[in-house]
Amino acid sequence: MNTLIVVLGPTGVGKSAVSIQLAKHYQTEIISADSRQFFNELAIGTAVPSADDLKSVPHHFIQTKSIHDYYNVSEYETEAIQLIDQLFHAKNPLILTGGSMLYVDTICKGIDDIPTVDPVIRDEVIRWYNENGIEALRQRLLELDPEYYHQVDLNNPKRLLHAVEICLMSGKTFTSFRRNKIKERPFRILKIGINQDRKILYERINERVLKMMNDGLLEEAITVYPYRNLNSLNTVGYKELFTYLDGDCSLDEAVDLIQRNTRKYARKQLTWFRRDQDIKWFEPEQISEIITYIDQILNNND
RNA sequence: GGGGAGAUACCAAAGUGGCCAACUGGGUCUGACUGUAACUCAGAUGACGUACGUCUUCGUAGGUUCGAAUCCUGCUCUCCCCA
Repeated sequence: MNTLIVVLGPTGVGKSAVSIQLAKHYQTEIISADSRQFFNELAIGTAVPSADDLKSVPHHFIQTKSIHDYYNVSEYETEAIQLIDQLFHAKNPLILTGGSMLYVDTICKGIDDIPTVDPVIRDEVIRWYNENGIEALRQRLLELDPEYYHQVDLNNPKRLLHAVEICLMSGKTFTSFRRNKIKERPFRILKIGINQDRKILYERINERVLKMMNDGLLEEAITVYPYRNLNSLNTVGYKELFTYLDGDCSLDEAVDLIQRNTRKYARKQLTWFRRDQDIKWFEPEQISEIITYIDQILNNND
């Protein structure tokens, strides 16, 4: 049976290093599930693997998009599943690595088929919301999709906006698209979680941010600064530097903020992964243990 | 040496007799999250308890008062100005 080894964990823990070692060991390829490493213009700040690493092991979905492209989880699901099926003809197991929780889940469980929102409708709804406020948005959702109204977090404008957009666009309720059905994949999924002591993780994160600065993160941020309003640039490491470039804080403060926000992100990732009982957790150095564990499962049945 | 200001919870910072276990922000912790998700949103944060609650806090030692973070006195420390 074909097996997809999913390597996940908080940012900065060393997932890439583990994945690359695993890929070399199993002579296979890596599929990225990182919603920011897609973007060609964001290499330093998203900790894309080094040129050597990229050369030594084939990677997919790394720097394949532009920050100007519209891209979402659903498109990713389609493309990645297609690629995985194709790669399985020649390689097995395959490795999926990434910290973007929703993207990882999408590969493992699938995501409902919801129409892509027409940008015109999106702009309209956002403008309407900016003019009328959140309470009006809630009321609008209540009219359009009372069922979802009672489920959503009514304080969360993003969720409200999206539901309203879908309703307006499709003429159906948002709920009607929410099947919430787990898609069965034609391959086995083996989740390997990488984590370590919180204190050490934080230290690693702090150091990694300083290293990014040394590697030219500021210069990278400057090149994309003109497009700062793009969603793809609402990204830790860039938005803080934009504040600095605006003259609203010092460089030191910006770096400090990047470190903090990266730690926050790591925490959110852990929160998300915590509820997934299928994950088998390891420390980043336990490569041999991980391989033993994987082999055990690979050899166990078919 | 003289004069002035101040010491509040992890940090910053309100509070200036009872409504104060103490506003608020940050940090930290926890959680939600099916469509640009490194997004967006929520809760907790002195201790013990699910909870009504009980106990210990506002530099420190005393005092005034029915009652003090808030008033008085001594002490310690910090900062500023003049020498």
